[in-house]
Amino acid sequence: MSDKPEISNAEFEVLDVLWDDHPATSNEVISRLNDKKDWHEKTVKTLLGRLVKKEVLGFEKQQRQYLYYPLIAREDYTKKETASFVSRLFKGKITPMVAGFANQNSLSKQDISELKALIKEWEQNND
Amino acid sequence: MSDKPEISNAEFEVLDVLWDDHPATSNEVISRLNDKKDWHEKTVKTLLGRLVKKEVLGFEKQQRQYLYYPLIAREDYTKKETASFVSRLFKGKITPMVAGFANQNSLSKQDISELKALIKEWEQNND
DNA sequence: CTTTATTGATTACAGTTGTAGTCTATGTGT
DNA sequence: ACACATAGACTACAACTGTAATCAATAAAG
Repeated sequence: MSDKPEISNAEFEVLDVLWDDHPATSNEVISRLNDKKDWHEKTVKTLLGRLVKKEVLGFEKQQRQYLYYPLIAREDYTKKETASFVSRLFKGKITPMVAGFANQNSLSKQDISELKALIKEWEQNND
Repeated sequence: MSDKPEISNAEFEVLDVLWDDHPATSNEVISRLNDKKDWHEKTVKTLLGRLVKKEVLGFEKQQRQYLYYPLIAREDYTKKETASFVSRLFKGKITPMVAGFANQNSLSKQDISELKALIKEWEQNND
């Protein structure tokens, strides 16, 4: 198995818009990022290139432009990042993390019912 | 209010052992880290120095040695990091994060009952 | 007192990151 | 055909990181 690619913060933003919808040309990526970030066109292209080198993105040539697409799934990435985050900051226990989060970002009623549903589901599968 | 200090991964490990118990001399920090990491003494001292410069650690002189201690609370740090993590990777929603975590690191029965307790508590405070 | 060990301070140095600018080849308008 | 625009490739460069080694001051040991 291959080593986890290190994706920097700025690179992540680029990857994120490609997860939302792909494949996309660099210009599409640039314009979608314009809504959120204030990055120069060249900056985004550098990031795209770095992500390709890191084998996080792939591309196909379409005439003179490239069509970029993610090589790793968002779900896989977020799962691994979450596991390592929780492990580092909370000794691997999610509850304290949720507790701290709840205490700072007050949860909505909907969050709570979603969590309850999640727990119920877990209990049905593990009993 | 001051800007969030950026704490690197290696720096975090040093801060972490100081959160566990402080104040401590550099040698104490070094020896506690030896159990986990394989870092040269000089490396740890560099990291201590950087954390002091970043105003994450403070110290008092004790004869020729320094006694280091954290200037920021673990709770404050983890809360902020969690908020920004959840915001970046899960659009601010904890449930999908917990779901992904559950699906990868199967939760223990205890985790589940802790989560239920947390929810119950929330419901009592917010109704 | 003089040598030695130790502590923090300073310096080193390559790789990564944020943030672009320049170069080169190719498509486009006239 | 020819000048210009444009895409990606390559280059730039300072700050931050990981990972130490060297320097300078001082305490400890003989």
